[in-house]
Amino acid sequence: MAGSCFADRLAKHVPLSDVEKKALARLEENPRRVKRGAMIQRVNETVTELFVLRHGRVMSFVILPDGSRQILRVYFPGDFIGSASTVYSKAPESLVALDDAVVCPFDKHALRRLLEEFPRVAALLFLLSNAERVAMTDRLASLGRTSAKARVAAFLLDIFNRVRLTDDSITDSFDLKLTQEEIGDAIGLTSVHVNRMVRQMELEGLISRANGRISLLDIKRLEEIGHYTNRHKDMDLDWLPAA
Amino acid sequence: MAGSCFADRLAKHVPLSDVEKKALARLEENPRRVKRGAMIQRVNETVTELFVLRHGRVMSFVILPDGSRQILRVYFPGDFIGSASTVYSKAPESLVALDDAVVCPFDKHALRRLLEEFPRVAALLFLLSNAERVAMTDRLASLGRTSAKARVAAFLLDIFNRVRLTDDSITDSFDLKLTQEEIGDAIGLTSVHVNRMVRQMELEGLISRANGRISLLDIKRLEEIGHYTNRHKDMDLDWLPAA
DNA sequence: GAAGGGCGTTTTGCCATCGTAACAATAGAG
DNA sequence: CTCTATTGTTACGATGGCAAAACGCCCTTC
Repeated sequence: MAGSCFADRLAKHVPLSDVEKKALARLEENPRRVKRGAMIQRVNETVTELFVLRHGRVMSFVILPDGSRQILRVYFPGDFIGSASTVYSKAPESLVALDDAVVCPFDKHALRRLLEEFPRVAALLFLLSNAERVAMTDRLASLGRTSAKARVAAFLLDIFNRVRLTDDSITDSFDLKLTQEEIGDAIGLTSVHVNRMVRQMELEGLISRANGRISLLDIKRLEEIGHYTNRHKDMDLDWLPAA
Repeated sequence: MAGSCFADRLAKHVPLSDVEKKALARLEENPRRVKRGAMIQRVNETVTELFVLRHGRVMSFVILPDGSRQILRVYFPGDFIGSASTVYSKAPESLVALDDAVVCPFDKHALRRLLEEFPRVAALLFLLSNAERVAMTDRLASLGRTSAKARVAAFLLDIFNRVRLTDDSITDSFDLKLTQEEIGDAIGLTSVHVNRMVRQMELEGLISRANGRISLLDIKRLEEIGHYTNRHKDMDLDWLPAA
């Protein structure tokens, strides 16, 4: 059996037993390729599946009645996607691949049985769900209470730090894989204004761009501007009992 | 033993066995009174406790470096508060009582042991955490992509529906227990602009106010204006196995 | 019952931020 | 080497922020 991307990712935070790793690997038994731009899930569609993202990137979003789009979250390999389907049978959000990606779908009842069999895995998923919630509140504060420039800075830092969690080879420059319009839809701005901010930050020497990749030149100042603190460093998974 | 507020609330959604009810009641063994305005938790404080809210209301918020406040969530009796402490040892947000309230604190390790003993409870909490996450994404879309008036409408509807979940006697008018400044801090507006919107909505016959209470006169139109859909109706907890 | 204080609400004028529309420039894909 | 997607640019206007003050209301105190 191929290793579990999900377990590998978790193992960076918390020790897992072989039995648990094997259990988690079950969730990735049926990988499915999706092309860049393809929809993985549509809002309001009846859903009984969740996903583990194995390769590539995926984003979730909603479209409001007036046609405007809010991008909710960008997902990276090892992320657990679509857990809303444990609560709502109709998808509250859409999922689209930003990349040629590989997702591993599994039935939500398979997940339930897994949780029953491995209480520690249940606790782990509960914990990850709480971490996602905190990430959402950070973005809420950013949208509700900071300027356009601060939001762009915080967003870039967020993606940067999450890219690095899944790709150790990244040091300075990285590929955002989002257009400026998509950035705007994520942080509540128009593409025009995102462009203004990005160019301004480039002039100020905060970032630089070359052939689609972006470099954060002054992370400390970007963190100040964006009122951003990297929570990944503060994660403390002692709560889980030893493996 | 006194009944469990948490279990009572959950029982509205999903059948619970007596054993499970008793287990959940354990989390409410040590009720603590807090006065209106008192802090229950401060941001960055080391925390090892979670809470079940038994009476009154509590809100969570953060203060940004420039002094502005973002209110993250208003909690109602039966709500499970502070689950971030399963992931982060330092509180990512502050908690304050909006009311004279009663919270039941319990150690996060007590929760872990409970989850190990009762996998179905673990699944239930996982599920509730996912529901919270969806609620946050709804607010994210509201802040990122809708006008001031829409945000006020959506916020009022959200509080209204959640009040009714915990208080069956509420039909038309309810007590918001928030100042206009607090509403503004919740939805990313100033108190001045909240006031403009509230008065406008009153003139239009959408809402009415009398001695601190508020009535939603035209819920259908408010839902349209706020792009709001009540997700509580759509919850589908079949995912949990039978009790 | 009058006086004072504190809190929340209401109101105003002015102005910054950000959105809209429309178009030009550039770059990537086939 | 064209075609399309993305980025860059501008002028103008709307939305919502800011500062400051007045108002109303409840509560206390005399």
